[in-house]
Formats: sequence, C-alpha cells, structure tokens
Amino acid sequence: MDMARLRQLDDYCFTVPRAAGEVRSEVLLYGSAPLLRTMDDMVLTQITNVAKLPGLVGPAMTMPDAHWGYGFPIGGVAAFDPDLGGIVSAGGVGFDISCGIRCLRSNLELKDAAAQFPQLADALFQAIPAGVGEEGALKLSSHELDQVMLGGAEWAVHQGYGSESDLALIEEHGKMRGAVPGNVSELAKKRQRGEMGTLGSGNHYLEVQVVEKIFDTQAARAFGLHEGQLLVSIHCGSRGLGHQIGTDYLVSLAKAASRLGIVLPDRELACAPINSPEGQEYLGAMNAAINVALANRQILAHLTRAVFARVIPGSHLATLYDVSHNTCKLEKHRVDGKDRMLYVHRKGATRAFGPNHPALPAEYQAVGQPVIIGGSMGTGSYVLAGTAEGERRAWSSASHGAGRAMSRNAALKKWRGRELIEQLKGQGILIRTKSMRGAAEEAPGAYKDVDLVAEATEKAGLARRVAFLRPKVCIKG
DNA sequence: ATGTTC
Repeated sequence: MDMARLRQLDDYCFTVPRAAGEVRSEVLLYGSAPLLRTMDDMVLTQITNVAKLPGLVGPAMTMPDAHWGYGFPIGGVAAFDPDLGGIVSAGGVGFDISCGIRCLRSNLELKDAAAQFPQLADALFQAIPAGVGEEGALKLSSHELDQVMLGGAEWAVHQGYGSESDLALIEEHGKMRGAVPGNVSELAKKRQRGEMGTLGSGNHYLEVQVVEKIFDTQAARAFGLHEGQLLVSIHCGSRGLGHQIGTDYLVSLAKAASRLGIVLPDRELACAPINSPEGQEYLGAMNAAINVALANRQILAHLTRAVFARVIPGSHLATLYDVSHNTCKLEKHRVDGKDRMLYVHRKGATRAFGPNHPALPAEYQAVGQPVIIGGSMGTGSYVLAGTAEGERRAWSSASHGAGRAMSRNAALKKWRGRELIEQLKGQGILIRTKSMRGAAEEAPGAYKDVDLVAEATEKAGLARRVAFLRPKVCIKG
C-alpha cells in the first residue's frame, strides 16, 4: 500500500485525508505501518468505496489482517443505520457466510498425547469429510434442511450432536434469529443437502494445537487455558449453501440498487437498503446460512469428540467458544453518547465484545469475548479477549486470521504442496489433505505473519492477547 | 470461499 496516501493517527491506526470539498465518511485502517505497507492498494480503494455507501455510521474500517476481497476488503468492518437509508451488501458479508472457528479445549497435555498424534491425524482425516464438494454421512431432506436453517447448532444438539452445554458458548447461543428458509433458493438447498458435517476446502482446517504461551493469566483462567494443554480448532462455514446464497443475491441486490438509484462505486458492492424488500430478503437468507454454519461446526465438533474418545480414551473436549467471521448483524452500539441499533458488516473480521456485554456467557463476563485468530497452516493461532476500547474504536471487532499476503495463483507458482507438507513434518506438524494444490495455495509464506497481526490487534486496542497456540495436527480441506 | 471457468 502506498503509505504516502495515508495519514497516521497513532502507532496502529491510519486514515485517508479528505480531499478539499469532498463529502465522505472517514476511513480507518488498523495495523502497524509494516503490515499496511505490504497490503495491496486495492484494500484502500475498496474500503474507501465502502465509506461512500448510503447510511454508513462512523468510519469504514479495516482490521490488521485485511486483504483484497470481492467488493469489500476481507478484514472490513462497516455499520449502517436502517433509518438513514443504510444498506446491506452480500459482498460485505462474503460468499462463505458465517465462516468461523469452533475452538475446543481438552483435558489432555501435550506430553501425554504426543505419541498418538500420527494415529489421531489419520483417524481425524478419515472421520472428517474435507475437500471441494465433499459430502458427509448426513443426507438431509428438504424439510430437515429447513429445520437446520431455523435451528442452527441447537438443531444439531437435538439430533444428538454434542451437548446442550455447548450452546451458551456459541454466538447467538447457537441459533440465529431472523432466518427465513423460504428466501433460500432450491439450488442453494440442493447443494447443501449432502454437505452438513463437512469441512470444505481452501483455508478451512481442523487443527490439534498446544497452548504454547499465555499472555494474560486472568483471562486464560476464565477461558480454561494453561500452557501445555491441547486444543482443537475447527475453521469452516456454510459450504455450498452460503456460496449459492451469495451468488443468488448479488444479482437481486444489484437490481435493487439500480431500481432505487443507488450509485455503486464498484459493481461488486451490490447492495440494497436494509429497509427494502430485497435487503430484508437477503438478511433472511443470510441468517439461514449462519445457522447452517453453526450447525455444521457443531456436527464437526461432535465427530472430533468421537475420534478423540476412540484414540485417546478418557479424553474430553469442551467448547471454549464459536466465532463467526462473515456476517451482518443487528447490534446495539454507542454513538455520540446514544445507543443505536446498527447493522454491522464484518467480513473476515471477528465480533469481539468487551467485558460485561450481555451476550457473553457468565464465565466470560469479567474478561470479554474469546476472539480466535486462526493462523495459516503450520504457523500458529491466537486466543484473544474483547476489550471495552474495541467497542469505541471498531464496533467491537477484531482480526480473524493471518490474512493472505499473496494470491492463490502466486502461491501455486512459488510452492509445491508435497514439499511443504514434508517440511512441516520436520517441524513436528502433521498435515493430512487430499489436495496438494490446496496445500500449495495455503503455504504459510502466502500469509501475513500471524504474530504481527495479533500484536497489532492488541496494540490497536481491538482485543488483547490471551494465548498462543502451536499446531501439531492439521486436517486441510 | 466455491459441484475450483454456472
């Protein structure tokens, strides 16, 4: 990114000076100068475009892991007021609606389980369907899929996947309100009927990780984390259904924008007013996809528990938390001393409520929401906690991952999947995947340095670091 | 991200 175009507000926050006479809401880019310098200029172009959309409240923002996306940058956050003509955009949510991370904490120590990692890797790879178009053991009828879209993880628990106690530890208690299955196309449903309980491909993964470092002992205690402990993180989303909803509604929202005379700075920013038939229809479908993603991660958590119980008898996996990365949610936020209800787009950004937020489970009230920054294959991940400052600075939002630094095509030219997997094995990290192409695209070197992203996230005041997790076993889609 | 150029 051309840093000459930015004005630095503090060590970890930048803005774009307004041209004389230009009427435009503010843009804020969170992150260190070295992180921003390596970002594509398109991140700046895209977030500047977002700031021109109707009904924006406060600045359009990017998180420290931001990169070029479809219309909105990934790592983009923007809030809109429906009463001021505020819009909802499918590109502002992303194609993988409610992609996110389920983090499970175990009662196992690295030293006690390390000998079983090869067996665990094989058993997980066998039990967790992964890859493009991969189907699982479940084949749902159209009616059953409607129930998934309405019930989310709660539906999955009632089907016998996991326990009731998981639900309080999932955003929205495992069930997103406002889902309208009738707004989801037959094609989207058809694609999903065999894909429940599957991981998908791309950057999705299931990792067994060890807590290598604790940054904040008080929060770690509240989250039930200690050094040497094994965790499992499951990163996936709403599979074919979410993708098809994104595809379907780009067309419908573009038509609505045209009909209502909304000037789009980029056709990829197709959007409609929240208070319009098309906007409402998209939100109903998007909420249905959120429930599909929540149910999907619940089923995968259950499958993971079954493998652990078989391979390491006596093992137990409790839900630490389940975060979504690609959503547009109606939330109460403080604006100029007044509470307002805003629709917050978070695309490749994690909700990060601070301490005492009513949406948090009792055990996390004192320390804030767990925020999980999923690193790239083989590098490491972070658990952080939401802060009061994050509410003021970014509508309670934080980074979601390392964030790509290089396109998939560029990564394919630079690395070979098989070599990377051998190399990681030498570092004590077992990868299991069907796709060597996918492994090359996901090369750690194609991502930003997750340590720098987590550090910048903390120093920008968005969330504070609680623990660093080192991967030991990784199932890739 | 994605039945990976529906």
